[in-house]
Amino acid sequence: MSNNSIFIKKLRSSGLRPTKQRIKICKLLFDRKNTFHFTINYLNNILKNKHSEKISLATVYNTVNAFKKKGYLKEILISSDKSYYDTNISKHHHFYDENKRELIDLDDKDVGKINIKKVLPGKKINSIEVLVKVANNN
Amino acid sequence: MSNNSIFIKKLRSSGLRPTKQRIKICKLLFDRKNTFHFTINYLNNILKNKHSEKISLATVYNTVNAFKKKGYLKEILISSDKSYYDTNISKHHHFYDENKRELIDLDDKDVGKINIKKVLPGKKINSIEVLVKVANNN
DNA sequence: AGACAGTTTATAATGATTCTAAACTAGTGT
DNA sequence: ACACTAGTTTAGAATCATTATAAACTGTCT
Repeated sequence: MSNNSIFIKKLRSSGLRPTKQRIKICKLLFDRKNTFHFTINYLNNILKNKHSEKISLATVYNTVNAFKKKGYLKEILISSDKSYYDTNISKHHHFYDENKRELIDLDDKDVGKINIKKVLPGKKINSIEVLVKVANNN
Repeated sequence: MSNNSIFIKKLRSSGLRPTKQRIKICKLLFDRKNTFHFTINYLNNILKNKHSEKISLATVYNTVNAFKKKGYLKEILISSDKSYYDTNISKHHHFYDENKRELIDLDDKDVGKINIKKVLPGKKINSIEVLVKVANNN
């Protein structure tokens, strides 16, 4: 309750109306200590099980897409059958646990400096993303 | 014609019957100097326009999935609306040109050694993939 | 309060991929 | 050469995730 006003400000400041649905999703996504990795389907299930008024699936998609466009969420592509989103929008990398099929953040500083030696004429580098796939070692 | 036998051997050696369709797709994918990046849709269009007997879309999917499973192709995940495949199965990385929406190979040696400093107990690293997004610099 | 644009919603539409089951074919043995 | 069998291809149906639609609703501004 108390932090709704933070989310209302956040939404307003980016031109999104602070609707009930968006505030609820904000609280779910951003009102936590650790970063949150989720799929649309997972997010939708959580929302369904918190049986206050339900939010329609279309709105979940709309909201996640809006938040992504505004830079509040990052999409992480790992396997062709799942699309993950990440509430950590800072420059960082990922472990992907192939057994648990889950993402783990990897700090930028935990990855040594990456030096790309090939130059593409007329092109600038926008981002460098590292994905480390891990599995049980037995 | 002359190199069909290579592909026939390759297919047989991995337990795949060398059918007309698979040989044709092999030639298209692997009978070239440079590595080839493609989407299913793109591959299907090329096959359609080479107006010898057509290969059904289901077979294109089946074949690409079989080749992927056998390790002849690597799937590269970049944008949620496109799935790319790569005939270069050696350890390497990628540039993604956000303007042309196309992949460019980046040699393993063109990326400085990557040193992951975080260790996940009980997990071993299976792969490290680097994706460098680039765009026109004007 | 009234007006209006932005938002939500259920449902329909789309598009990519997989499934199905019948027809076909490569490989093997005779 | 012939026939058998398991693997493969095929068109079309089915499925799944996502987006579009358009009517109802709501936040904001005056």
